[in-house]
Amino acid sequence: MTAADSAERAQHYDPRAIQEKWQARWEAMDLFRASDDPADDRPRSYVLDMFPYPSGDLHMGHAEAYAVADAMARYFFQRGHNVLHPIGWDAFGLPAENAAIRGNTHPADWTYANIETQAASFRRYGLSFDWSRRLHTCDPEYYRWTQWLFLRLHARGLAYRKGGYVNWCPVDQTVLANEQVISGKCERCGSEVVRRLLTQWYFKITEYADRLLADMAPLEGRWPDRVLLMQRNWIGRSEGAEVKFEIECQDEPVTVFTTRPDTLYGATFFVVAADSPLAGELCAPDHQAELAAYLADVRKLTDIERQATDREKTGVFLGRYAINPVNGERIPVWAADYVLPDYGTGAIMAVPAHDQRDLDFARKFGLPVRLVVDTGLPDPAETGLATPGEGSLVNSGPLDGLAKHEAIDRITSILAERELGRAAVSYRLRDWLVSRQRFWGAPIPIVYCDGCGEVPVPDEQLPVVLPDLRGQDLAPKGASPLAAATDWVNTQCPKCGGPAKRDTDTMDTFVDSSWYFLRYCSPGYEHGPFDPEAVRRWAPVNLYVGGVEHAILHLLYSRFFVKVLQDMRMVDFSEPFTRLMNQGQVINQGKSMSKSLGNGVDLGEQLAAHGVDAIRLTMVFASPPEDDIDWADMNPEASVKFLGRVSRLAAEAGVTAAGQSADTGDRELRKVTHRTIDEVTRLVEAARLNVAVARLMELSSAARRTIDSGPGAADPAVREAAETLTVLLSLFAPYTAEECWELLGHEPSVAMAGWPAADPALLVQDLVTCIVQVSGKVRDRLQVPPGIGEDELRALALAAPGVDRSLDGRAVRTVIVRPPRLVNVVPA
RNA sequence: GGGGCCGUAGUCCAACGGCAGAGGCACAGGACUUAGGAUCCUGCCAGUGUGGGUUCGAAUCCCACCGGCCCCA
Repeated sequence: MTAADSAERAQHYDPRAIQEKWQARWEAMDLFRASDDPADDRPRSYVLDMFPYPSGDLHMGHAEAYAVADAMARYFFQRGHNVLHPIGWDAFGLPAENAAIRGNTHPADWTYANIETQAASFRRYGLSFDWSRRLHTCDPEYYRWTQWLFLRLHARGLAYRKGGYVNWCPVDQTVLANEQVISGKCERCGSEVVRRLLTQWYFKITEYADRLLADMAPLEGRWPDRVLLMQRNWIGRSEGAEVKFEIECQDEPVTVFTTRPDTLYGATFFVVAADSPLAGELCAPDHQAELAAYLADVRKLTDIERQATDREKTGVFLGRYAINPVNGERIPVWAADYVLPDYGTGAIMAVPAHDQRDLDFARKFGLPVRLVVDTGLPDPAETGLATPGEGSLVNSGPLDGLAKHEAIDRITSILAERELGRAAVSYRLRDWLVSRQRFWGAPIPIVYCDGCGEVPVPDEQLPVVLPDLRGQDLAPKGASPLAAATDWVNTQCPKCGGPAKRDTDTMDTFVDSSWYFLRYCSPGYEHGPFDPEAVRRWAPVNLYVGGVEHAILHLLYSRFFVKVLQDMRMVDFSEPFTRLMNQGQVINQGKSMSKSLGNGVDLGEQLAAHGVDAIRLTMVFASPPEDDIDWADMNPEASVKFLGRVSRLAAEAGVTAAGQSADTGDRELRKVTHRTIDEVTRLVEAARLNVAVARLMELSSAARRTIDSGPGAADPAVREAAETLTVLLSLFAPYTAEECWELLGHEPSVAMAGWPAADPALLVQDLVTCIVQVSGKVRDRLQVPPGIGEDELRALALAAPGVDRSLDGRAVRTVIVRPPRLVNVVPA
């Protein structure tokens, strides 16, 4: 092409034209297919974005997350790594089902249509995906293995059924896991969750509580601190003791867990959760009616109301007494709603002097308050303020005079000696409830036979494929829609061949997403959920990018799955994601985008107005990746201008032949170029993409100055700068970079250009500015060689005129010398 | 109530304990132009939420308070 053509093309930066041109060519080139060839000795990198739910087209939030992860993936690719950067869809879930009910269709129709829409948008967005590994969790070929994993957990005793109170969402008509209840509301639809007594399937994640905690240590510094903190809080390990209390007229003692066994002598009453089965068992016959009436009131409360600390305490006396094991004291047994049935054993010893909730309760019902830890604070019985802090024990027999922690140790060993209790650890974490009374999920592969009971579906009968239900068949009725598909439900017992019925629940979709990152390693594998060889090759994921909203749910579950698989010897690592990045949200005018606020910004419109690259660049330049971006503060046209500038630069530099040495070029520009390489490399490694983009802008300005102010566009340093800029920019604006690469006379693709190396000789500066302070204030500057010695620099600084002037005859007390950048003279 | 994070120009954001400003937007001016809403150049504004402390030196470390956000109650 001629120089005039180039100039013409670059003069009118036309994102739409270059997008169309390169999208087609890239697809033909199939650049980003990860290689499974064992002979491929490039370093491997597994970069993963949390896969999307196909709820419609991609939105602004996707645009940010995928721009960030793609920049990182392209960086490793440019560095010559064999990069695995796959894409798939988290495709089971309620919205599809609700859409099917509304439209009288099958959830699959809506789901796959949306997937195609999103796939097309992803392609337009220019992401470096390996499309050959695409998966959908709703494909039978995928959920076959979700079911298979369920059965493995079942075989290990980690999937089990139990009855109990569960969280029920009255709108979605299904149970929810604890993790899906946010402040007493359904995380999906926001309606108030109610408690229901149901028999459901659980995964025994609590058995892994300690490992889930311990294995976080190596993630320190590689995962965001707040995510680690949230997981620790969620698991909620607390140390204390179990204490057995005999109950009058009861054969079996009741065990309570307490973190404060030292206050045992201060227990003045005993409380059981009103809605735990224990309450009914402990209740004296002549108090049953009161309990029943109270229970009816409790049932009406939502969890939020129930747990609000400022609410008046309620409860009923059960007509029974418990015996304090250390002093034989009779203490009344009450039922109350401030004790939760699933914390510890659903019963507590109440020590009103040192626990605020117990104190509130005691004051309400006139129960005694006995101080057993002298904290030096006023008497809780009078102030109404419990004293939970440190102090020394009183009124506590053998514990008197001990400090809190000594007393805890002492009482724990006393209890253990007398077999009245023992040291114990309690967790906030509950087992993961995985049954869902909905259709669009993986069926639980269990059948129930009158003769054989609960029977796992044999592996060779997997997948248990969903029956063909649609439209009104799926309408919520409080029971799983699958139950109505009688042909499907009625089956043969795999053990005895007799008549049996299938489990009619489906699995929580978080089960699907707990292992998908392993499936990507060998997406077509037919002998198991994944090829162990392929997983050894790629996993664990080197860099995982996604929103902080999954800080506990998905990330905790995936960690649990990997530990189970490790115990099964199917993987040889214990953590799925070695590095985690949380990208922020894209908001508008200070608020998250929503239909009701009418502040939504349509990604498609943004892309049409400014072009893909400008939007991608704006996303990464706006702020540190983990911070929210307020779109109202952004101006994508600024990115358009910058991309136009780079294009013109490439067009001008492209008039000279490619491949020449830059040695003879303008040295100042070369230094900027190589410093940019050095800095951008470090910045991208640290995922500080916004700063990296700023460095690219500086390089672009420097190259422009060189062209306009002397050396001109033909200077080989200008070409070097333009080529460097193009390759670095390819992480963020791949279309523009590809176009520039062509303008510079290179064959596509710029993605294969390789990451430039900074020449160390061009990184050293001949002279650096040393600031000279007097009393910490800048009084002079010196130009010194970077290798200057301390003594020499001190002498130079003391002789500096600014120092002399500022000292004004005062003597010097100390001189702090930090060569080569700083000297601080401290006068006497 | 407990725990955590964050407050830097009009604005989005930079700054190994060492010159508060790298970059962008906005704004103002200039050049080029028939024109500019294109392009190029130049300029502008804060002393880092407040008050203490540590230090030769604090945006950075420590404490308290104010404001905003997140998690758990």
